[in-house]
Amino acid sequence: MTIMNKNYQQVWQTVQCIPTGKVANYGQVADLAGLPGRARLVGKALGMVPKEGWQGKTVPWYRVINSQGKISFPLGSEQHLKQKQYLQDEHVVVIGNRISMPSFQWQPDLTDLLYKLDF
DNA sequence: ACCTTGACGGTTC
DNA sequence: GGAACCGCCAAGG
Repeated sequence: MTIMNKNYQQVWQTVQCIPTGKVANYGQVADLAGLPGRARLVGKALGMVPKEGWQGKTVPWYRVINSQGKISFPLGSEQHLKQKQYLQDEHVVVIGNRISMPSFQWQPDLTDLLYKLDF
């Protein structure tokens, strides 16, 4: 990996904090990563996650969905199916293309975050 | 340097 | 619900 944007690293690190069985939306990740209003950037960053992971840890990109509680990849696409399966493997209930946000959205503990994120 | 393209989101009809 | 619009900004052409 050559020169990687700091914003991306912050996004990856934030995504690594999403616990198993929970999901977050793009805007939420952007806010937590200190990039308010830049949800699209989160999408970009996730598309560039190093396959090996980041700083020795994997980046659970599949735990990020859109604000409507849906997987953002086109229905029926390879990536959509893969993301859905990963989520279901973690017992996140996906009905059709919908995930119940009240039930599965990550509610981060702020003090815990402060401890984990170094920015 | 300009234009287009996104794994987006909120506002408004 | 859903669709149209606009704001957002890094990459790649």
